[in-house]
Amino acid sequence: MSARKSTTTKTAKGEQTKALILSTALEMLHERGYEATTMRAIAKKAGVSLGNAYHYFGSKDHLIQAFYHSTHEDHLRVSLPALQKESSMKARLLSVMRLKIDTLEPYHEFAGVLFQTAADPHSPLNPFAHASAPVRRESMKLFEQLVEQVKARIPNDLRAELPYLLWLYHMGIILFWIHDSSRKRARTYRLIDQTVDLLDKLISLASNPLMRPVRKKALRLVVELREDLTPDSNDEDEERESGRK
Amino acid sequence: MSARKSTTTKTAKGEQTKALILSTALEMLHERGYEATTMRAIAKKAGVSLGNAYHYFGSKDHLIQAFYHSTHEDHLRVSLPALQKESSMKARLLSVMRLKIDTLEPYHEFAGVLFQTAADPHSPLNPFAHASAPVRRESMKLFEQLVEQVKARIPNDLRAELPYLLWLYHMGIILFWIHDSSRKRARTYRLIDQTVDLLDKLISLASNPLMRPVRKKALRLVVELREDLTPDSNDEDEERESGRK
DNA sequence: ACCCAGTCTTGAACACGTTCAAAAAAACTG
DNA sequence: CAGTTTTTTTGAACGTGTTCAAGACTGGGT
Repeated sequence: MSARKSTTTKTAKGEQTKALILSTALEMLHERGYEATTMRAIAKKAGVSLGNAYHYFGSKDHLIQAFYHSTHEDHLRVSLPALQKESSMKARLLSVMRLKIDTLEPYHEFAGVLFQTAADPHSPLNPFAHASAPVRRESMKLFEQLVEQVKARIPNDLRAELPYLLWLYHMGIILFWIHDSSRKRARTYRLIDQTVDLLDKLISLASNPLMRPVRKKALRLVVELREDLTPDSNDEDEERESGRK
Repeated sequence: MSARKSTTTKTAKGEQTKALILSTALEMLHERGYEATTMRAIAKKAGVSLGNAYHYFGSKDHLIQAFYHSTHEDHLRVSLPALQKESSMKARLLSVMRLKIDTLEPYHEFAGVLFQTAADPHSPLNPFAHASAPVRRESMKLFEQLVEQVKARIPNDLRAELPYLLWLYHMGIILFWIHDSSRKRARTYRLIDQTVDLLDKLISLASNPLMRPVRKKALRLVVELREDLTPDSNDEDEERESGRK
């Protein structure tokens, strides 16, 4: 699988075709899973040629990225109302995390494949890559909102980095979830409950004035390492070659 | 890529062929990278047929797993002497981690692909899967040795889980390293230096009697979640279907 | 010496993701 | 409307990982 730029449509007709292909792909992904959703099958079901699908989506990965985005929007849709109801850090984080897993659950079966393509640093799909910056930023925005309206006293330096740290945490949970084969993903939910509790305690602890030196040091590291991962406002989503087949 | 059982050889001749294919593959992987190392190319260079390669290695992934194992052995070879020289937790961990990256460095270019296949829970290659239990256990053994001879007073409950936790930590560093495009992997080395320092402090902190309740709670969670990931002594390395392609 | 049951080896065949040159259709220009 | 450029669409072709039925070989038993 190599990555190609997906052409932007220039025509109403093109727009329509692109949307058709995308919705067909999403539906198929949902109903038949990753394996059965071949580019040929998508094209056939959508009634277009194979090459046409590649005209609008440079690779199968691009289609998957669209899928990502779609689940993120689902998550957002259910998370925002939930955030209205909760005010404490702990409750807010717990809600968001549980809802994330709820949202993802229907796709657990082939989620591994998602993460698989996402793990390759050369793939435009990987969550740290340039190309997925828009999705990532949107995703982080949720955690910004989560933190913003929390009134607990959290040192500013920590508060500034918290959204990023929580986003990272949430990626870790997803990674665990992918490997979780327990019934109804009970282990993942349990992990969330426990780690949210722990995180809450940890944040309190880190907010303690006594902890200031350690906190400063840790945060300095976080900031430094985050910097070139999130160039803050560079929006050019340049494409890269995918490393794998 | 789907997974097939790799046949165990029954004959001296078979053994020889298998070894030939493996060494050819390893050499090619090293010299030409992942992309260029196709099953056909390996077979051709080794002077065997394509089907023959598949007889001994059920899939390309199996060959890659062999590669993994080979780098682990390299790491071990340089780590053990280093451990002789150091006695403090911090110094030992620092050595092992830096040597790990040193060992992996020649393969950075296509390491993403490695992790990519490793991220799929269905792939026998993923580090948490049943099939890779032997390699994983060997890998953890290094961290057991690392912890064992440290004389600092660390509570027993923590000490028991430390090898596993450090192994997890080391996986995280590798994940970072894969995405690290800085010159000579400077960021990764810096991350190691800083996090090792932090971990050392954290372990001291966690060893404090005042922290006992939090520590107990955290460790209980770790133990619970680790349990079915590492069935402790189940050695049957049953194969699974690979999810991707 | 012969045969037989494994074992090893082969190469054609399959489906896949991807590429590309060229045809068809649409949009634009004078 | 005719001519031209741009966009969309097509389908054959390539190389890949993988499968499989069938042939070649090997070692033991008779």
